[in-house]
Amino acid sequence: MVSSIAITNRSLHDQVANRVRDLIIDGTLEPGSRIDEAHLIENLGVSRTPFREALRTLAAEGLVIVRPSKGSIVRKLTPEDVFSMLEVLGQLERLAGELACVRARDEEIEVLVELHERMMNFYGKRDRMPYYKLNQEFHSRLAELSKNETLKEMQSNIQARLKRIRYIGSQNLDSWEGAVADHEEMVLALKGRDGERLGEAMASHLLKTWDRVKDSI
Amino acid sequence: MVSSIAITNRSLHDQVANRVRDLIIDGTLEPGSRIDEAHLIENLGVSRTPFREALRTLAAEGLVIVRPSKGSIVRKLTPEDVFSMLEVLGQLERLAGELACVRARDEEIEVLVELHERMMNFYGKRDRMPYYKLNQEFHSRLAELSKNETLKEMQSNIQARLKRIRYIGSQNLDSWEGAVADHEEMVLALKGRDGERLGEAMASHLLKTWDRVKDSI
DNA sequence: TACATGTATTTTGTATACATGCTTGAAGTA
DNA sequence: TACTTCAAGCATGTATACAAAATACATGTA
Repeated sequence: MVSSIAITNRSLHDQVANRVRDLIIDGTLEPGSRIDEAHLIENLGVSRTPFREALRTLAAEGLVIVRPSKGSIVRKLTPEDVFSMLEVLGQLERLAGELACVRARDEEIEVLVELHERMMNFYGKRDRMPYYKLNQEFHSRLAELSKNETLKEMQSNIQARLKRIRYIGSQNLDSWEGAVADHEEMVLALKGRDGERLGEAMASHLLKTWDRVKDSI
Repeated sequence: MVSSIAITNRSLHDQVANRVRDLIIDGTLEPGSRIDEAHLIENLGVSRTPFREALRTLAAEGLVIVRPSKGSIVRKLTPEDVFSMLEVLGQLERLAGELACVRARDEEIEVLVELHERMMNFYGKRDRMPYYKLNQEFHSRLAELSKNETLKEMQSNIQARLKRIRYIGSQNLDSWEGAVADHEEMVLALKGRDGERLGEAMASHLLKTWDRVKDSI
């Protein structure tokens, strides 16, 4: 079943956690629905112990909720949840932007700029999926440039929780255009190493994201 | 990163997780040391399954590190770790301060001011332990006043990771005096609902915290 | 018919047994 | 003496069995 020869060193829990995380993010496991332990176990070809340990991990990450003696459900985000996450994410990325401008090396910035250009290319072709993926990567990479591990970790956690909703929310063409404009501004600020401007751009980008996604919750 | 809803913590995993978390924070389980599964299990009177699930939770919270097939260790924070956490915490509490000034009700602010006065009372008596506890509570309460669940959750997570180090770092009398001054400033800003000023005070307070604790890592 | 109560079935929670992979230390060789 | 190799013991990882709880269902009564 699980025939990935790649990294056998990783424990089963981790593999299961990653697998289930993906299932949640891509929507196979619907928000609010109960997680059928027996069924998933069979599909994954593992026993209950590693599966349940994986569930605990995902619970700590905020992707699932375990109700004692009543099973686990995929966490369903309320509009309040999403808003609060974007508010925090905006503040985190503001910091990331500020720090990146101070701490990143020229080559690192160059890489990001290049990534941005590829994104724009896909935007030109209205090719949504690869754009979306590069977009995620852009934000992750920027967090990396802050050289702050904690920041990176928290950003990635919130991003994971929101991934699904943001994907759905990106279907609207008008809002896509707005997001692209935001990104142009970010890259300009980054090129000029203008931390304050970049931080401002990041925060405002995520605030606007609320408008773009709020109707699809 | 603990679930926000959590009504009845009566499942064994949760009890174990809470218990072990305390053991780590109060230093019974030393940073860097291996976690002796067999020994702890016996002490706690539980079997391996719930214990290991609890470990996974703590791992996701960043308090322990599980090395596949090599056991788990209590995470030992490097100076870089601590600095990055304080940097992020500062940014989070800056937001908390700004939001609290906008969203908190008068009575809520009043409660916090009163808590502050009790703190100052303990400072007057140089009674460190109760001061320390009220201090933790002050910051948690302020995060609550932001009315942002995600913010509260993230703040509490980082606070837990740093708890032990901050306690040790608070032993110096001079730095205590500095912290007290910071708090006076915060309360003034809060009373005047001056969000920007409060945010600034929070962030700078945590930046200074680095100076206060860096030598005790 | 509607409701309550008791029983059966399913699902979750915990313990334990088994498998696998590290670690350690002793023996042998250079 | 120092280094390598290999085996035994032990800690960790996984599977399964058992216990407890919750849900669903059916039967009986008002």
